Amino acid sequence: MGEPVVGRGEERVSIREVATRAGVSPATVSRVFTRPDAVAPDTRDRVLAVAQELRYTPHPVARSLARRRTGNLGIVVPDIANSFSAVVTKAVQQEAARDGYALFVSGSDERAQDEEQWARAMAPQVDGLMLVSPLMSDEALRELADIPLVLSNRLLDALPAVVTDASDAVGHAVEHLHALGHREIVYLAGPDGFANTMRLRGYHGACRRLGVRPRELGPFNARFADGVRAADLVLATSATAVVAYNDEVAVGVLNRLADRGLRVPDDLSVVGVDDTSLAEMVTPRLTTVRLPAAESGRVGVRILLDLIDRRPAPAEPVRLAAELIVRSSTGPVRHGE
Amino acid sequence: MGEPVVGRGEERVSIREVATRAGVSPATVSRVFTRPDAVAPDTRDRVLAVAQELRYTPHPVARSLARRRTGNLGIVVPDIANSFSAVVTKAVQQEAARDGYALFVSGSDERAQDEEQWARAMAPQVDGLMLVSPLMSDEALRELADIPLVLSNRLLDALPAVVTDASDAVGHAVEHLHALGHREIVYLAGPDGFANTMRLRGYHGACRRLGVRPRELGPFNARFADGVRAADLVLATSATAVVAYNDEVAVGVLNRLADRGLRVPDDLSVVGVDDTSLAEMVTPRLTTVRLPAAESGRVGVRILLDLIDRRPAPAEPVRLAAELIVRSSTGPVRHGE
DNA sequence: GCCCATGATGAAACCGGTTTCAGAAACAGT
DNA sequence: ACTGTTTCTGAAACCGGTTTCATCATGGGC
Repeated sequence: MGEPVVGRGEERVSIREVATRAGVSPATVSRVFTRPDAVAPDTRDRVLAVAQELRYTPHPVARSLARRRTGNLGIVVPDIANSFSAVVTKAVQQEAARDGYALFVSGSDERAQDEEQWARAMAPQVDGLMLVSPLMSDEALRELADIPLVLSNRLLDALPAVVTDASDAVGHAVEHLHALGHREIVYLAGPDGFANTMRLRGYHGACRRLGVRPRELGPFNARFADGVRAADLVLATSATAVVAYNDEVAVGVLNRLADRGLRVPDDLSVVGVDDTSLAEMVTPRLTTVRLPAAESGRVGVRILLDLIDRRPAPAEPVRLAAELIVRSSTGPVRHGE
Repeated sequence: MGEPVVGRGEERVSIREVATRAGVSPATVSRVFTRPDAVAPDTRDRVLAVAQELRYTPHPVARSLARRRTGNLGIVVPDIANSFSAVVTKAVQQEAARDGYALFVSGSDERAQDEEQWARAMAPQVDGLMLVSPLMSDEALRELADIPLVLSNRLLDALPAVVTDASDAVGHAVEHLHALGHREIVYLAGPDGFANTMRLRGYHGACRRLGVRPRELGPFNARFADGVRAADLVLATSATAVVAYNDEVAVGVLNRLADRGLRVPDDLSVVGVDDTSLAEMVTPRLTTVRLPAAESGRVGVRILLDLIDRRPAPAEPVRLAAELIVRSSTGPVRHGE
């Protein structure tokens, strides 16, 4: 008849209990914990002493109800385990923590249905919600904007948003490859959406400027396996360089090329997008477009906090610039290979 | 004078409003949403109709307060952006979702202080809490066990726990290397803790059985950069194979070896632990010990749910076995290289 | 020594639900 | 027709805080 290993809530001590024990009203105890200097020093000390002794701490749920403020934020990302999402989430959590906010996290696994459902479920339990690359309908988004809401990598009406704009940097990637002598540069498209559109825009823009004929493969699901598959498709063309939708695809390409005994960058130059930690870990280290993932998370939180405290939020979407990071997966074109 | 872009809570409709509109008492409305068949069909329909019309939905915070059940779980991991943590978190979120639970996530960033603080902050807001590789004091853990709590990769008293036991599989890795002719196999230690202890146990056990002299380097922080650094240390020994604390370190080793012009597995065999997605993406693909990360998350949640519903939880820690995955980073030893 | 502003406190309402308890109505049994 | 159940429903208390508003001292100004 051992003790139960996991107890459960040895009946919380309530504010009234502290109040009576300290010989004051609940209101006063409440004040001690909310606006301490609204109560006389000696009363405060007395209350604090009792609270300490009873290990009292205000119940956040009750507090949320009364204050109509939960002290929580929520984020829904496409895939929690995805490196990019994870970095955003981490940054959001940290930035939120600085202001004492806890964070709800959920992953949509790319299902608009689940995404919307989760967002709805979180909404009444958080003070602000961040949606990363949401795929739900415009209509659904508008309804959610009922509470402070910030979008990442999607634009809608004048909803507050933060976008990581890869277009310029992808353009730079193309220029970089062009400067290395590449004239056949293929783009491996990712799933339809804001991110792919921006990358594509940068790609096309640069191609036009440089007189390179744009060539697009895909769309792919943008996972490692897609890169592996894409590699062979690329090799079936006369391309000498490839810009992938993201790092994962790029690494898939790298992997398949290695298997086929081809060398990067000698036989093919490869560029990714994201600059996830992966990029520096593979061989050869990946030339890639760095997206300010963590920064976007931080900015998102700040917008949310502004909204919550009724401070003015940026009227325009915040655009965070990306940056081309040249590493070892791109090199001069080799003629007549 | 535009409309505010982000509205905020067009004053929620409350249960009393629905009640009066439907000509019933709040109690009845409540019942409609909690035990629908405790109310007469026609009353129910009427209430439901009004609710629909008013877009009423029970307020989760109020509900939490009244029911003393939040419908939330919490998890605190060492590092949200870490691949292993992320996989666990994802699995936990998905498994929790199946039972309608939302998930609080927070990262301790390896600071016992923050970890404890977060756990404490979450505790009153969740029905159950999972701590992954917690580093807080035993005392602190015991206090938290006030609510349903499950530990991952740490054992304490008889607290419910799920552990991914790599010891056997690390032993298998050593046997594997031994079979390939390796006689000098060095282990790159990670930070002190349950995980390192288990790996070390497997390593030492196998070394003893096989008559290999164990050799340990480290401890390292177990990040990529540590692997890079460790590589040179390994090369300064006469080792022909290395078992790294985890994949990240192993990949760091791989990377540095490539830079120094050495070939894996010809010049050095490398084994990791975790089998994160990374392992399959690097060149050569990494031989590694697969830890059932997702499974541990799922099991953790199930234990939590059992605890919450007062079903019996496993009296013993649940041990999840790891498995050696042989890929291309290990090969026969080359004599007289 | 009187008046008024100021500061500290408590009573009570409220946040938005759930749940106990009791009463009314409907139903069955004899 | 009368009694004993069973089914539905509402009143009221409760979950654990916050906040408004009124009250009562207190202290400063003149």
